[in-house]
Amino acid sequence: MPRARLQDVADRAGVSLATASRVLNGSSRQPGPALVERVRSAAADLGYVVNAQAQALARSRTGLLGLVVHDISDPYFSSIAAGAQAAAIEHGRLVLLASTGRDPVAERKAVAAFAAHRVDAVIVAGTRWTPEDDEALAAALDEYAAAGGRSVIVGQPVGGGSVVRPPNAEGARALAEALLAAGQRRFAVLSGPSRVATWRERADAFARAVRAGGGEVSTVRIDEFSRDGGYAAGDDVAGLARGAAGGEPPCVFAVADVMAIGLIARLRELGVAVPGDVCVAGFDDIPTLRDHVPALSTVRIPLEEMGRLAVAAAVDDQGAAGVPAAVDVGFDVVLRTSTASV
Amino acid sequence: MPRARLQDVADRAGVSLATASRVLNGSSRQPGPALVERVRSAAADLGYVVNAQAQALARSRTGLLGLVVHDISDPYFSSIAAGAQAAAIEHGRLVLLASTGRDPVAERKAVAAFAAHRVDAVIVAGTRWTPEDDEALAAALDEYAAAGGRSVIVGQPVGGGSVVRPPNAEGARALAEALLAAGQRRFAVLSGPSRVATWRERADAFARAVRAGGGEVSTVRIDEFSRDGGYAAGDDVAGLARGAAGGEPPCVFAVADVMAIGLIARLRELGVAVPGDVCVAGFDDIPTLRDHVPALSTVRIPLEEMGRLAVAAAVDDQGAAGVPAAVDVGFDVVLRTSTASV
DNA sequence: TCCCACTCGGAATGCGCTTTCCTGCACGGT
DNA sequence: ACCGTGCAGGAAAGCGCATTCCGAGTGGGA
Repeated sequence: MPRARLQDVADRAGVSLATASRVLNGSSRQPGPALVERVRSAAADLGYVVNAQAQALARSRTGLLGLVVHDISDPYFSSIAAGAQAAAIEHGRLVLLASTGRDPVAERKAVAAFAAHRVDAVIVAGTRWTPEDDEALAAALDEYAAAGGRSVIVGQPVGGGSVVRPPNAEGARALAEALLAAGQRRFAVLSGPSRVATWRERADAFARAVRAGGGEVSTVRIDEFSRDGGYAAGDDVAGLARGAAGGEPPCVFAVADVMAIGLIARLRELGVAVPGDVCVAGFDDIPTLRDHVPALSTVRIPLEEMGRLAVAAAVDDQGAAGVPAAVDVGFDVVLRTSTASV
Repeated sequence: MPRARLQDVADRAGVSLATASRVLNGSSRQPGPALVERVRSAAADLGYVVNAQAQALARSRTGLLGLVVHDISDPYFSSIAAGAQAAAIEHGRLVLLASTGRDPVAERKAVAAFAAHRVDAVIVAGTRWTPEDDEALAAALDEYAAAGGRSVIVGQPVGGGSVVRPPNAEGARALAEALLAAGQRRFAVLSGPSRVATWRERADAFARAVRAGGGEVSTVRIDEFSRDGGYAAGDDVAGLARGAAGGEPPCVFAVADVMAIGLIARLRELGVAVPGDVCVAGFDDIPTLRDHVPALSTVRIPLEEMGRLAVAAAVDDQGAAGVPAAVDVGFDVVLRTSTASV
């Protein structure tokens, strides 16, 4: 059974194509009640399903939103995606998903594919790894924007689109202050050669705040900013703990929860107690943390909300005029077991 | 700057629309090398980006896959989504995501929206809660299929589409046998009034295998099949443990990892040791488990792979003929700390 | 030399829908 | 009675592309 077309509906209702269209697709001009009813029932009889592709072509608006994330199976991104998806539905949009596996090339390809599908806006979550990648992505986005598309970044601004900015510096500073207030003095930051702005911001703001508060802070080298990178840093951190044996346990700040989790896993293997021998704090408060042991101190940022805000910025008619929006979100410092004094 | 159309490219290259189309869009008929080059460079000069909507309309194939999941922020589903997404890219498709929050109405709406967008296939992951919902969804899918669409279910078959079936009964049986082999005798299954076939299958197969192996099995009522449902069951399980104090600790089987995690969280609050006072096993081996304490015994099923298989079935040209595919996936029983004897 | 079989490029049609423009009509005012 | 208003419905022109059909040109065989 071939699908019924709008023309079929119009024929069956004995009206013109134009009238049928007006009835079925939220036109500002509604025909008389009698016709409306005829068209409606004809459509129902035929099981008519509008063809969004044809609509998109005629209207030159697709109602599609493109969402590109590093890894959809990462709780950080899947939370953002959940919020974005929910908000999209509320706005009558559908979301096209691209999970790029942190591959800059895949990322650009995804943007290109979205552009081909004429998404109304593309939302990019997560930051790039090198300035080159940043630029390449920015170029892709700007080209897309030049052709009438819109872009929203969740994270570090890239290109000329709107941005939903997580409170990296503010959150890290507040976390440091809270830990200082809790009596911690000796800190270490998991850091490394990364040029990723998000992580640099968090690490720097944390270190500054610690020093300003009279604490001391060292650095533990980390090569890969991920769960496994945190795991690999476990041995160095264990060394740190041994160095401080007997005294106040040092407090390690991992710039993302996943790294903190990896770190703790390794520490457990090494027999280093958290928070007994070393305290650990993270950032993000990913949902996974809920049942993690020990409960991890962190900075909660509203991941779902960020997804929603990104969609709001993407569909916002105001912003269409040009001025891209920049929205900041709030945060909460949550101190849990992992930084408790024992 | 308005977007360049194929016509513009053709004009600039001094060829016809047809030729430009043949050059740029993998037609079986390729024009001569000279023209190809002219068209290519004209397209590059103009920054031409094909309009997938128009292509879809002309070809009556969109290259879109619709994926509907209960909750994209749930690691079970986000893993499947990751696999599906990756496979879709490999097949040159894009995936439209719908996260329904387990709302049957939202689920049907999502299928309808996908149908409107003429996705080549819709993939539904996760099972319904009541037969009515099942039927409603089946109706939506069948209607969609009647109009030429294809559907793939990951989980319990619903409607006439293909299905990727997790090894519910097989896995649960194997888990039971492994636990029996490890010396466990007294079991309890977290179960309840759910009509969800997936969970019934797992619970029943587990109980059967236990009895067949000479063990005994009781039931712990659970109202909500989720992390919080597992949490709520904690008190009853704790009672079970107290009843067995001194003897062999009972072994509780939760039909999904998330329930096991919730259960363990509550047990910890109650001071019931796992695995000391009670053993716990789950099902699925969601990625989250990697750093969970205690390490949870479970049945590993290849979540990403299931997503990939679903996409494969969706784009498979063979199946187009009619016979829907049914593919079974493998599993592994992994015994970890949570069921260790202490 | 003539014809046939092929190849190659272009014109034109159609995919399904929105929207502008136009026509016909009823109504109210003068 | 006449004309201007306003509105309802329909015809038709696209939206951007794939693809079928056609005509023209090319080469080879007889």
